[in-house]
Parts: sequence; structure tokens; C-alpha cells
Amino acid sequence: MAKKEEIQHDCEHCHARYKSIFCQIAPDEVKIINENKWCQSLEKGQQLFAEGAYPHGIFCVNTGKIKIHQMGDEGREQIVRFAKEGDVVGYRAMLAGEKYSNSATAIDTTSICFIPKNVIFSLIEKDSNFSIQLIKLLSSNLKHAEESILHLAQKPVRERMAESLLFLKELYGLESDGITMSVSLSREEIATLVGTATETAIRLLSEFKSKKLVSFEGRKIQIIDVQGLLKVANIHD
Amino acid sequence: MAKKEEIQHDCEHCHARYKSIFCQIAPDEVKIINENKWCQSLEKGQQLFAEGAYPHGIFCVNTGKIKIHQMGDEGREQIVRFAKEGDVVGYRAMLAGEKYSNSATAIDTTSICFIPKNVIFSLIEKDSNFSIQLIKLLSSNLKHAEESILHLAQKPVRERMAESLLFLKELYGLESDGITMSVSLSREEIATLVGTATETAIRLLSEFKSKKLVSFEGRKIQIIDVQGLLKVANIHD
DNA sequence: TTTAAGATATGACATTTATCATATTTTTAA
DNA sequence: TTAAAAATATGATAAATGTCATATCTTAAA
Repeated sequence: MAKKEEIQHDCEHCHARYKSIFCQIAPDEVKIINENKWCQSLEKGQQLFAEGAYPHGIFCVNTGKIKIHQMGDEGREQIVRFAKEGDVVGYRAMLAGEKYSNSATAIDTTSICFIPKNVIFSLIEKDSNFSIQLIKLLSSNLKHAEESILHLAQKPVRERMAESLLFLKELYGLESDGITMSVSLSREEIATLVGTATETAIRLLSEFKSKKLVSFEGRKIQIIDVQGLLKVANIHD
Repeated sequence: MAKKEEIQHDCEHCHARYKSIFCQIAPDEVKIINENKWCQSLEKGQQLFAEGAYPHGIFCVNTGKIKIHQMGDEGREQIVRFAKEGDVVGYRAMLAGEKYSNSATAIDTTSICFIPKNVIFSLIEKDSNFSIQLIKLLSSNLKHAEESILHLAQKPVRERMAESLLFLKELYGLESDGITMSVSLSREEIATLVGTATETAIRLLSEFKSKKLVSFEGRKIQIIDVQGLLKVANIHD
């Protein structure tokens, strides 16, 4: 478990809430959440929860970046999803009443709020609109997961790499210079996202660099040629 | 769209309903569903809905087998999920208010019921327990999808093939002889499930046959050695 | 700073898997 | 039944990708 910080945010005016599944709930419900929530802060690399543990509530990302990952054979990690501001993590296992089937780790300094199980279930009971928000969130995650299945099964690694870079650019955006990706992952992490060996990921990134599709600024990747990447990813219109 | 049959089943005593997300709903709600539903029958190979179309309700499988598949590049199909008796299909897109992101096709003679959108949404509004059932269904689908991502990214084809055979055996069961799989898929379909080329799938199945892990009876596959398949699939305990 | 540890990079090579070609078998339709 | 079409099977080969080895660079710790 992550170390707990004493800073308690105010849910009512929370910028992340407006983007979250809690965006439409009634003021008294916001108050209940506010009184029962718990905020914590995570350093890059800190784990929020681990595969196999039991969930007691859900986590709402306030600021920062989280990766949802799973252990495969021989200890190889696989990134299956990301979360950013306004996203909810750890909800799948909690709603299903199961152990976590994957782990969540901060990939940047991250501030999250914990909302206990009973608060969520009473919200589902009282507010059907909230249920619909949850259902839409799950639906969206499922859609993306099934797209990943399609691409892992059918696209070659080079295409998936280009696609992953564009995906990360879309998801976390660029820094103010307009080219540097906000998210910074190690080559190994990129490999586990793309679904390939670390060396292959490194080689492909070098290739993309030599083709002037991307450039490297320290550990950060800069997107130089979006059109070129789309072409490599075999994505049209 | 599939051809419509006039046989209207009775939801109250429906064997499939007891296994479905509708298993706990109130009698008057069952009555409403019964009055608004529409039953149809599909031949093997008939499509229930197609990627890109707009959903107007959900389908509940009464008897039979359905594959959920998606088109990839160069028209290659990818199977992402299956449905059997009591399963609901076509709900993701409907709930999210989007076009179908995949298609559903009968892989056996199948009888399904169509339940209109408005009936489902009013159920969500009235019955929070029904929402939870839906949420659990989505959760379970998401969990399986993320497991597939892990396996596609990390397991070699041979392991995935063994795993897929065991998965199909679990899902659709065996015939009364105790060895023949109830579901019958073409080699090409198996390939799109496993995520490989048809020739590779054929070779692997021949290999499994020569290793006495499976045998073929016409188009049907018989599971001879579960332990052996588990070993090839690299699944322990 | 200096050293050690970790990350990135690259070459050589092995392995896996896909593709193409072509039989053979099975199913479908005339 | 017979021919045509589709599915299954198998060999030869190419292409993609993974693995191992090793070098270089970067970061963190002493």
C-alpha cells in the first residue's frame, strides 16, 4: 500500500470529478463522498494496489498517471490499460466482488482519492444515472480491450509500436512545446505495452528516430511526424 | 438481420433466464419483458448483427452458440468472445449509445430473444440489482479480455492453441460421450480465435493429434488428454 | 567524484510464425 | 452421381521476432 498523505481535497469543486463518473451526482452525495474519501499521493513507481489483493473501494485519479498491469509467465509484465485525471481505477474487481486481477502503479507523481466500497454501492442503489456512468466506463474499457486483442492478434510489432506512440500522445497529451510527450515510460514499459521484447522495442524506436518520425530528449519521446506514424501504424483517414 | 420466427417463448419459466442477468428481477418486470421481447431463430452461419449498425436493444441467447467477432486489416476476422445459453449479446454498444463495434454470428443453430432498448433502460432505472448484474457481466467480459491481451502478447501460438481448446471445452462442454467437444469450428475460425494463420492452426492441431492430445471425428474435435493440453498450454495447478 | 547498477543500444543468431504453393479430402450444388 | 468449390493438409521458404552477448550511456549511491 502507498504511504498516506494528510492533504484532503474538496470533492465539491474537484476538477477531476467533473471529468469522472461522479460528474452528475447530487450535491448531498458529493458531500457523503467527501466525508468518506481518503486522499493519497504516490511517487512515480509506487504501487497503488497489487494483483491478488482484496479491494475495499475504488480509486479516483486526481492528477497524475497510472498504469494497470498484469504479471505474465516468467514474471513478464503486461500493461493492459492506463488511467489519468478523472479516471477511476480498481473498480472492476470491487464491483465484481473479486480479488484484483491486475496491479496499478503510478508512472508519474500522482494524487488519488480512495472511496470506500459501501459508499459506491449505496450510490449505485440510489442513483441509476451513476450506474449508467459506471456501465459506460466499463463498456469503454471493454471496447478498447477488444481492439487491443484484434491488434495484438493481427498487426505486426512495427504497426503496434507506431499505434502505441500515437495512443500515448492522445491519452496524456504533449508538453507546451507541442512535440514532447507528457508521459515518460522506459523502453521496457513501452515493450510491455506494445507486447514485444525490450530489444525489439528499442530497435523500432531507433528506426523511427532515424526515419525522423520521433526524436528523443533525454528519456522523453518527441513526436515529430504524426502523419508518418499513422502511415507506419497502417491507420487511414 | 436474421429471419424472424414466430415462436414466442415465455420468459417467466425460461431456463435461459435463470442463468442470465435477468435471473433476479421482479415478476412484473418479467411480464413487461415477456410482452416486449421478440424471439428469433438463427441457422449456423447466420449473422445476428454487424459491426457499424445501430443497436435497438439487446439479445439474450436461449439455446445455441454465438461468436462475437471483429474485422481486422485485410478482412481478417478476429473472434473476441463467445456467448451461450443465458448470455447477453449486443449490450455493450447499446448501453454506451454507440454503433456496434463488432459482429455476432451463430456458430450453431441458435434461438435468441430480442429485448428493446427502452425496456432495458427502464429496468436499470427501477432495479439497482439489475444494474449490478449488468456491471458484473461487463466486469467479467473485461477481465477475460485483459487476460486475452496478456496471452496474445506473451504466450507462443502453441500454448494459446492448447489453451483455446481447453477454453472451448469449458465454455460449451462435451457431448454425452465425454470427449467430443460440443462446439464445432472450422480450422479458420479456430485460427482467428487463437490469433494465428490458418495453416499454423492446422499444423498445431495435427501435431496435437499425433501427440494423442486430441483426435478428430469428422469436423469435431475430441479432447483425449486434458493433462497433456494443460501442460502444452503451460497452465499449472 | 567515483563506482556500481540500471537502462539503452546494437550485432549475431536462433526460433517462431507467416506465406506461398500445391495436394488431398470433404462438402455442396448441379 | 459427378463436378466444382471449399476446407484441410503439408512442404518449402521467407519474414518477423525473440534471445543472447556485449558495449555504451545514464543515473543513483557510496
